[in-house]
Amino acid sequence: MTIDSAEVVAWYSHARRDLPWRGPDVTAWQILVSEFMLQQTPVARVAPIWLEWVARWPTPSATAAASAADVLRAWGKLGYPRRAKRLHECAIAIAAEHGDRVPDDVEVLLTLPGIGAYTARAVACFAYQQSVPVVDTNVRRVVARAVHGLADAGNPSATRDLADVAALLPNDATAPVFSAGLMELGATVCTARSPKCGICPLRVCAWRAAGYPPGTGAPRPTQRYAGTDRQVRGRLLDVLRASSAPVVREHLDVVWLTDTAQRDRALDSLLVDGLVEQTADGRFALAGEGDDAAPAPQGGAKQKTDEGG
DNA sequence: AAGTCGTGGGA
DNA sequence: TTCCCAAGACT
Repeated sequence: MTIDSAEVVAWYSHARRDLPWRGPDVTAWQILVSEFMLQQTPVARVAPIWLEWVARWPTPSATAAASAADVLRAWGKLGYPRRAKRLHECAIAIAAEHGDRVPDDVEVLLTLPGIGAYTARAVACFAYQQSVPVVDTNVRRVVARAVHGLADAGNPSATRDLADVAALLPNDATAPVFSAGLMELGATVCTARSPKCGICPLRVCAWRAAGYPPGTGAPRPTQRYAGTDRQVRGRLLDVLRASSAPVVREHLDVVWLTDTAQRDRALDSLLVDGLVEQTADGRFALAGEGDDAAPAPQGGAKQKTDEGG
């Protein structure tokens, strides 16, 4: 079974949410910023941060000129701070190696930090109107149901998922809108829990035709958070974000008293990830704290900015 | 290639 | 309260 792209396009034209990164004057870089932020993070939490972010750092070079510490602070508690670091690294690479312009080629985009199979195609499609399959968790679910008649998408398979969606793409200029619509359908109607089949625009759905069979009952093991290294890392970063000056070890130790080995492991992993740095006197700070600008890409002398202070 | 990486809102 | 999970990427 297939999906009628015209139905999706028509539905999207009136049902699309008015998200800030869908505005007419949003640049490719700003769309890319939204994609970084939306990786594993709900729209409602991204929107306010994105608005502040693009007003402060509207271009790759502006972002690249910021310190990693300032980027991590602006990211705040959006989740997965490694994404913020990769966004910063991505900005530096685009500013230095791509003329401060977001590449429009999927293969080139894939070489940039933090950009994977989904984000590369999302940028090519949403920022440059290319007819490329865009496969995220929403699209995989819609295809699993409407095309394959299954309650849930199976394990991700890059080549198979891309082929599935490529086969659905209309062979005309509506392809990018169709891709946006397919994602939107999964995000707002064909949702993981309690899908709103009553208002679904699709006239034909294999899952409905089959009588809405339930999932196979072998869900992936749910990821805990409480008590994990991630929680400890989050607390350590909380302390570092709040302080512009480096903090002593004892100031970090108090955030996790129950398991000192775990606390040490978490702090070490933050150092390994390059999110935290240790000063010469042994204190700890957000990476790049105090930098006026990012390091020069070719290892040259650091370029000081010329702002008064 | 299964595990890891944050966080908070809704069911 | 607990559990699920939200526009993934990387190793």
